[in-house]
Amino acid sequence: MNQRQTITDGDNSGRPGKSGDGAERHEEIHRSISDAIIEHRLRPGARLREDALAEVFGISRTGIRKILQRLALEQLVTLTPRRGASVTRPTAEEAKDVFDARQMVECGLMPEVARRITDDDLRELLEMARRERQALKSGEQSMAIRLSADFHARLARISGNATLADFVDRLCSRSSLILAVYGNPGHLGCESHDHDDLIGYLEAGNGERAQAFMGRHLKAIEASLSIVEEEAEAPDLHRIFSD
Amino acid sequence: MNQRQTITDGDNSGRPGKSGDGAERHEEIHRSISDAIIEHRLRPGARLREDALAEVFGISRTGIRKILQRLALEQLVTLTPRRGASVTRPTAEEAKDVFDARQMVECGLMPEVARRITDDDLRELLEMARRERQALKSGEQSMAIRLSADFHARLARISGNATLADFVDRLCSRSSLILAVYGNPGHLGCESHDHDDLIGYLEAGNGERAQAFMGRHLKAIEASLSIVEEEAEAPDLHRIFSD
DNA sequence: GGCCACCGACATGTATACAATGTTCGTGCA
DNA sequence: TGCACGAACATTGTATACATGTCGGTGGCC
Repeated sequence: MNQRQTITDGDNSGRPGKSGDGAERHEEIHRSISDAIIEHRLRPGARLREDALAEVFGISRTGIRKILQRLALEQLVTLTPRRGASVTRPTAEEAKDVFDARQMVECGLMPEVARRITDDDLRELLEMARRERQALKSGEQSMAIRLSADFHARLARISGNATLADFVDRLCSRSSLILAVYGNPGHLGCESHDHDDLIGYLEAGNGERAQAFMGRHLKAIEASLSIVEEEAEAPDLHRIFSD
Repeated sequence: MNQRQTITDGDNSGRPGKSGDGAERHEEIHRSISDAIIEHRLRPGARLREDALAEVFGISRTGIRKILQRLALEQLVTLTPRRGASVTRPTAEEAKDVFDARQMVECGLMPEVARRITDDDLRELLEMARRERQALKSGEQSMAIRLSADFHARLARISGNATLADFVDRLCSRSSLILAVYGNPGHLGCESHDHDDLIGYLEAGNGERAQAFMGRHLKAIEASLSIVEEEAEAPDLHRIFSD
């Protein structure tokens, strides 16, 4: 126990403040794993053993399980009974559903966003778009994907509707997973100037054009995917010998 | 109750294979609690003590905690650290967000639903609407609310988009909570024939009119709410002495 | 020589014990 | 008599121990 405490203290040495609070620590761990998945440092299919995670983060399996269940609810990890957790591998159908949902919600939100956006919002969005462009230019694809998801999520948040914004958060996270499976390496799908153009429409208060542009933007991303059902392990035989 | 559990286990002892699987039991308990909340047998604000639930359902607190966390993710219960779980009491703002979200998603789904709906779907929907009317007539408001939520959820499912259908599920559940807090007793908000009319438009394949009608339908429900911030315990003083 | 069955290791699922914390009620003092 | 402090209680948070199920290897049998 003392040893684990020592390890924990070592991990937390950077932030000694209120590290004693377990809730925030859990939040932090959730973010760590979530980010790793979104940034493709953990690829779809990767196994997530409870013991290993518990050791890495210096808490017991109990806490890890809680976090894993939450990630499962967010559909970032898949929990198979008695087999444990692994990073979700989205199916082609899920990919279509997610992008259709984004099309409906993100586009539908644009008019309200254009109405409510402030100068501060615009500044922040421009900064995010700049960093994304920079990451893209310097070949940091993981970072670029993450920043792109953040951009879309931040945009939805401006609408003032927390429920829809949370939904967009989740859709963006899942989109990152989809890109990991079906995306073409070295090609993000997002044109680098798209987000800047979008900001322009919003700055002009033109919700209609922002909405239409967002629609094209999302369609472009979706079109850049290579949706090929890479046959899984087991179903292969089933399908082959079905006749 | 525990004895009944023991008997159940005894029955299963002969076949130790998959019957011991607690996953389905958990699912069942989750549904039990979820239904109780949606049907207003558990009112917003009601405390949900882990011990009590564990005893009622004959499992240990571990399992109950898992279920409670899931319900919290679905925003049906609120988990306050060190204070435990209670049925969520939606704020007026949340109520608005939820209905705005429903407006966007459920209406947006109607054209696709009209395109894909089958005769079997229509039969099932008519049956649901009939049972709802009947419950309403016989004064079973809890049952009516539940059936209404089921109707909307089932409708969204026809679109074929599982992601959006899941989202609508959650929105409908939360709407039940909202009705519990802001609804007028004895008045459901839904006109009893609304759902039948909607089915008519869908049967005719008229997605546009179904969409418009759904919009009015949801607006009518929202308009029937009495959004009065019934001052809670603590916030009261805060707001009063904020200046 | 190949296939099946058994067995050990490992990982997860569940329960329980313990620790920490919030709440409430009682008592003492002003 | 009212308020403040404190202790007992109740409840949740965490860890660990144990049970159960799955996977991989090895040996025997056909």
